[in-house]
Amino acid sequence: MMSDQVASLIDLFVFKHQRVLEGLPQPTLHVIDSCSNRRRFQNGDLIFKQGDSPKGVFILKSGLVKIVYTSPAGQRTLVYIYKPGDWFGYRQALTMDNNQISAIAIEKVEVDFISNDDFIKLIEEHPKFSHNLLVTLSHEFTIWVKRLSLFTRLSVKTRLAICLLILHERFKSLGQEPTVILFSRPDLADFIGVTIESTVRALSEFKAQGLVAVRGRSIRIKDTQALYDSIGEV
Amino acid sequence: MMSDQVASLIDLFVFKHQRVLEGLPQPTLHVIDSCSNRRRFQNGDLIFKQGDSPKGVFILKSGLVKIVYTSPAGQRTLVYIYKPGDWFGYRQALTMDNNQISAIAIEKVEVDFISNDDFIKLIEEHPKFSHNLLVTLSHEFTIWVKRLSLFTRLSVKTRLAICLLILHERFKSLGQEPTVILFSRPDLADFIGVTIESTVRALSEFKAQGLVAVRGRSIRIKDTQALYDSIGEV
DNA sequence: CGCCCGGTTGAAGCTCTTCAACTAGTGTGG
DNA sequence: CCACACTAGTTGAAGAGCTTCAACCGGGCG
Repeated sequence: MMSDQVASLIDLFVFKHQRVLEGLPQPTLHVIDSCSNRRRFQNGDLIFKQGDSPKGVFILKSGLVKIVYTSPAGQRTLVYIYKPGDWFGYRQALTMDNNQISAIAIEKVEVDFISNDDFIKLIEEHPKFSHNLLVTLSHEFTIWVKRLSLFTRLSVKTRLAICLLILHERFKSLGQEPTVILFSRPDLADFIGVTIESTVRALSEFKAQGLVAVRGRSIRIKDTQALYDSIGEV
Repeated sequence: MMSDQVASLIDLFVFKHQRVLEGLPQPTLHVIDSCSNRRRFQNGDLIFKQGDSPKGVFILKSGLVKIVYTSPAGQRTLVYIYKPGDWFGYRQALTMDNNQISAIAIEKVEVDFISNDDFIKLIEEHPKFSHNLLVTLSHEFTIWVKRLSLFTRLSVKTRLAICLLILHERFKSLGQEPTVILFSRPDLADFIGVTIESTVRALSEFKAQGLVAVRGRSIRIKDTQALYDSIGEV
């Protein structure tokens, strides 16, 4: 169970991709279905790579996908975590610029893949689909503004707490009970935007306060509300 | 004159809104023209306010517009600066969520205003326009990723330098010679995401190094390439 | 005239990073 | 199968960088 407070905090930072298929006419759904084909990846597999040309669009069916940006200086940023139901890769398919980011599988991943050509055809021939995408992309803007302000002037502890709550919600969708966050320290550090050491220290504090249980790279939040309460006003 | 290096750095952080009107058929351009009406604002005027319901879409004709987000805890973030040719407010018009941000005029501002209803009609009846908006929004994603990584783990001096170069490009479009950045310290601090004092100190260093000339809130970059060179690899 | 806000500077302190060392897993090749 | 190499995880100590608090100047406005 997740409290309203926690749920609405998370809402500030995650995309609402249910909207992509919302209210689509049956023929459109059928076309989407018929032009997509299933692909599978193992934990750690590269789904697409920064610098490559975009191949098409992915609809995540099971598992999680992390999006990573590496700056010219080699600085890694973990930009986003997709969960089942989310669409990704469609921005590159639209602009046809080379990928600015890499997509990497977390756990076993299944996706439905739609090629660039099919996707563009979908947009051109199905106005309601195109409109849904516009609304979805617009909503994502709001998320980025919040994310930016999260990264700015919030303490490492606060950022870690928020990131853990987001990860909890993401990993929850994998369906295991109890929900366990399986995430390496380097990934966690790149997600909250600090060094590994700072991440470890902040995590140890949460451990000492009894807010989380840690064993290796598996992190379990004992009480989401208590973790939320430790944040203070954002 | 701006060097290629400086120009391509700035390209990483600014939207390309020329694409919105690119290749539109004459009738579409005509409809856009006929449903928009001119509005004027003075320096500091609120064009729309965080929390209000969206009224419509704005096409910036002259002056600059700053987009500000204020967190529940009162933390301000200067999210973006629009320049002539840019469109803004269309994301809210699409989602119809209340504004998450405020838009404030810098200098004398002229905009063309299109009401929500007219805008939605435009999208529904002009597929090429709708497609252009999709591409434009997709491109903006790239900008946000870069912006996020800029805010993460770069020093205040580096962030200030980049922000000054961005502001220089924005203010340049106002057409004054020489290009002068008219920007208060609090705004500058909210833009780079640090305290006012840190901003002032970093700016003083640039002043001491002869990279910028400062008089009150007017900042002139003496040599954009030299300022760029002071950054090091990003 | 006094007040408030913007701009600036100094000093103190805290937060986060850096560097270094050590332990614990994990996979590879002899 | 074990030696080893490599990465992940953890902790400590030192120090850089940024914030906070405080004080001061100056200009615009009621």
